[in-house]
Amino acid sequence: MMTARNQPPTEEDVAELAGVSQSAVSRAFTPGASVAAETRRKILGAARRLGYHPNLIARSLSTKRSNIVGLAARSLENPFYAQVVKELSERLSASGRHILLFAASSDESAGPAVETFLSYQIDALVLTATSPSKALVQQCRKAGVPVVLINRDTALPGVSTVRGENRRAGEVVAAYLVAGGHQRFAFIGGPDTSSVSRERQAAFEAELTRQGKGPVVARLGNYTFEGAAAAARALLGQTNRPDAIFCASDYMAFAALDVARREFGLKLGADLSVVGVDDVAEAGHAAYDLTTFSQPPGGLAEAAIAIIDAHMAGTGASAERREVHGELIVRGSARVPAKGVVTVGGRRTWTP
Amino acid sequence: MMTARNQPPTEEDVAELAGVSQSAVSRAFTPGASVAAETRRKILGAARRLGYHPNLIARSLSTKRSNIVGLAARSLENPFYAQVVKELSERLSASGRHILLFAASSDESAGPAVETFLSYQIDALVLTATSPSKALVQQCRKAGVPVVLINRDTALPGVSTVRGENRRAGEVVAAYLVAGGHQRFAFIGGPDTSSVSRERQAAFEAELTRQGKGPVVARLGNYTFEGAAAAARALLGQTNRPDAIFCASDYMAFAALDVARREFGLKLGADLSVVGVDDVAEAGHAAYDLTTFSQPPGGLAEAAIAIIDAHMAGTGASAERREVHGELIVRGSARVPAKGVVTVGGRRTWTP
DNA sequence: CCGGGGATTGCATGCGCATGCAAAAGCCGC
DNA sequence: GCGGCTTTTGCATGCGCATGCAATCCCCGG
Repeated sequence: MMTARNQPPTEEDVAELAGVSQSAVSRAFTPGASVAAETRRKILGAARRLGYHPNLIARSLSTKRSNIVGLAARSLENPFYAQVVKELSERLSASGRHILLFAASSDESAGPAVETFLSYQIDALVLTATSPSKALVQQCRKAGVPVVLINRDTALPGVSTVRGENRRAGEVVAAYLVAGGHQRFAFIGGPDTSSVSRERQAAFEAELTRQGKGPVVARLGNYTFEGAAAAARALLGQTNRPDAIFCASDYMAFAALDVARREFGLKLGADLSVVGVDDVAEAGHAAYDLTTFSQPPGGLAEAAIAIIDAHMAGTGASAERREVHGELIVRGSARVPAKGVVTVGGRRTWTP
Repeated sequence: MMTARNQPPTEEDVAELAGVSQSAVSRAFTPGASVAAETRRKILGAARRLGYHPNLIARSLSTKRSNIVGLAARSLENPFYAQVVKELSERLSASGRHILLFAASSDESAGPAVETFLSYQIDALVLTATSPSKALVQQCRKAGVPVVLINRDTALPGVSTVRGENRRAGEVVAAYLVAGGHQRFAFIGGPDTSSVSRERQAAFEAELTRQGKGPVVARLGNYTFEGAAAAARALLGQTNRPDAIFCASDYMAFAALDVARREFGLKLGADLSVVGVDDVAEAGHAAYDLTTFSQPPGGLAEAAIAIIDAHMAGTGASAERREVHGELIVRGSARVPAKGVVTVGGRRTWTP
């Protein structure tokens, strides 16, 4: 009645079939171990015949290394982070590692739920769009698990970060908008707990001030679509509305574009300019055609993995801070300055 | 010099501090085990003081159940699947399970890379937008691991599937477009390996035929943005272009909208109607305002988990096929029929 | 043909936890 | 206050694999 389900074969089974010891089998599957070529061949043959695959759980228990990276991913509905997850996954699986995923809901800080990750003996912990709790960081330190934040910052010690060029983003966008002849500036940011957003805003305002422009009217969009839409609604509804809005993410910029066009009938690039940050795929689609400061997800993923690898190799400081290069991608959502635009391989970019 | 990193505490450590045996500690952490309330209190206290957390790897080795669900997710760049992943993650972590993620690249069938999943003793395997290889399915069967496909179908035995109402989607959309007075119909589908796409197409054509309409010009968009854009370009470029396009996914519909508006200057809902399937969040955004047949990601996730749970409980057949209810969401990308539109709680829907 | 040294191999043990079984402890009614 | 029972506890063992150490084996030069 029951489906006869034999347990999967173990090294012992393989050993018996191959006429060797269990440890020999183990060595045959351990790169660099001492096994005669002939023996190994026999063992692999037996393994194939039995359909044997090493039990990674058991291996992890022995080696205390799981080849698993914990990933606490918030904001998966934002295509930028979906892309980051994808890039991380592809790169990690290329080096034989896997991702234990926790798609955090909208809570601000990754708390208890993520702590169970540590119970899985993860080799590293990556957080996107979230900050870890202090307790979590301490536990990771104690367990020797490196923590890497992507696109967030923290004052907690021992935590590495990977970010885009936030300061430069703010400066370049400011310069771009000034060069485009704008006069009234606004900013739609993340929550004020996001230092990344604050950094972009500060640099944006500083550059405007330096050029004798300003002030900047700022609103919080909390990195959500609805939040940004509400912010845009408020900004555009006021008398003497802004003619340029810098959004701390493409995702929020999309919301702003929607509101500007549908609710206010504005023509982008003429009546109003909107600039984002990230350069997600959608930014290049005709529906948005968004001018934005890029922040390549592949680069972020690569940097995060580099930090992890350095840590595991024993090299590297306890915490690193990396920045990934970006640039201003010129499209149609913001008025284009008379000069400075360069086209290279189909990409239009701009530098001050 | 080296950071003094003590190994994390084990049950043995806790046992010593609490003055009990290791097995008592184990029981204290096992729901339903036989432990005196007083003893348990002592143990939990000691555990807290040591910062003890059960080692789930070791537990898995013993119990042969890892509480890990393998997830091979393709098309993460499509917001629909990003959402499915998120929904799965939230529901699974609510029941103390986690996701081992593999973000497949663009390969059609989930092959060897996913096989290493089995080495982690996963309790179940979920695939989105991919079909498993025959070998993979066989291995899963042997290991007693249930396989669930989301939004795909397969002829392989022992594989469960969760899908939207594909047939009804095709029929309702056809009826809707006919009711809207359209004359020349087109379809942009996934790859022909996708039976889901074929099902939608078949039902779409059947209903049109039934109503004396047709034929349908079909093109493959392969579920990619670029592919769908090319398909739309070809369809709209021909003489006597279609006045209604049914796309097998919202993501492809977005591409079609982009092309129609930017390259052909068409006005959606007037010159041309486009209808998608999925009802992703972006479909409701002003930039697209897409009429679409819904396929709720939360419902898909829930159904998938229900199948897994049934399997693990020993109940349920070896393979189930579930369908998740959807409906036609009326928005602006397609001409609206004179009658049949109902507004409930801000949602406009239509039924024949 | 013998000894030495490096390459292989097997043995024994441990990783941290779960669990069947037996011993110990607490409980009841009479 | 005692026998019989139910709980509670500890003991011993196993999950599948890695690895230090010792035993073998093989290959050469002398």
